[in-house]
Amino acid sequence: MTEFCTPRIAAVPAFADDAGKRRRVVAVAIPGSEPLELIGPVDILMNANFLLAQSGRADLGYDIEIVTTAPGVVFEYNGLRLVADTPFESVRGDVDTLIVPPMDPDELGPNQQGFLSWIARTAKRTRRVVSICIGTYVLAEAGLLDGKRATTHWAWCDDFKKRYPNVHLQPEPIYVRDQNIYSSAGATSGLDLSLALVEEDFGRDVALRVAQFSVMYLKRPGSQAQFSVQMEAQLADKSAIRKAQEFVLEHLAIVTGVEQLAEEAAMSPRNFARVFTREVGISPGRFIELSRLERARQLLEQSTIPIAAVAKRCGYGSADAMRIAFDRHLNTGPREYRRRFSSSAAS
DNA sequence: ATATGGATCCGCCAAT
DNA sequence: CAATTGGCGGATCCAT
Repeated sequence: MTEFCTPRIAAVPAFADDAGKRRRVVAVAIPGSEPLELIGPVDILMNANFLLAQSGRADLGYDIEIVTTAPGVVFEYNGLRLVADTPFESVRGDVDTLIVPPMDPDELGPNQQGFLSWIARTAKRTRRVVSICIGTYVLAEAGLLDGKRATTHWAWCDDFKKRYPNVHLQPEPIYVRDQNIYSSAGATSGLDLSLALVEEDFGRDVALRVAQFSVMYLKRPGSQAQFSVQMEAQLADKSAIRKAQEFVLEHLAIVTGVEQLAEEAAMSPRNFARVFTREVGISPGRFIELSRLERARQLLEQSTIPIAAVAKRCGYGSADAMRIAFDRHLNTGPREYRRRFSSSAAS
């Protein structure tokens, strides 16, 4: 007996501010650009919609609008034709998420002035702006990135730095967030970034199900195994806080709590927690918890270390404590998690 | 599965 | 005076 099996979303966290609101997403289709850069991120959001609806939460999700810089054919190849016919000028009102796919930097001359100023204006009434690949050029040209951190496709990094010395370009991470501007390195990293948006909006559980449903693995190639994608995006600028974060990641097994970190940073616990939360976006206690969880997930996925040893190494008091933490965040236990996501699992 | 003790978080106020 | 820092207490979260 086969049946279409949809991952069930167990827990959608309650949101204090805008519970039940659907989020308005505007994505720009740019003729001549790589279609995956647009369709990929949009598809992730559509999958989130689908899974939320399946779980009886059709009141959540994304209302997605595709607009274009030039109505007409966006992409054409051997019989496949992609058409977008809504001009960007017709967008009215506030936007939750604005997605800017790649645009050839050489196109960003005077003839695109209208589009660029539209981006600049629209960004003001947009909660967050997302660029994919060299879409980051558009944001930079529109003046949104001055003094901010950002990333773009590796092949363009040198060129980008020359053109926009005011932007703190970070070539390493596959995506970067600075306040409400998110930029990604391109192609599949746009998918990772989109997944991170889903996580931010609807919680880890939903993001995990979307990843699972899209057959994406929440795992990056070995070269950057130290910090996970989510953690990487969360490292603070301020050196004292950043030190504390690195301390946590390096000494997971012996980190005790906020008090220890505050002492390490030579601040009072109260002030340390306050500054930490402001710089990082999450509280120190939560950061420690997420770091433990991330590391545990890595070890479960990529090693065959026994579960009890994983728990110890990640700083959990016991395997039982780890189990509860897994259940809380991922709605599954370590054993099941490893079975499902282990790279060595043959299924 | 639930109860309990401890840690954490956050608002508020005082001190710098 | 504005901004940063530290301390206190209650509500909440978490581990045992």
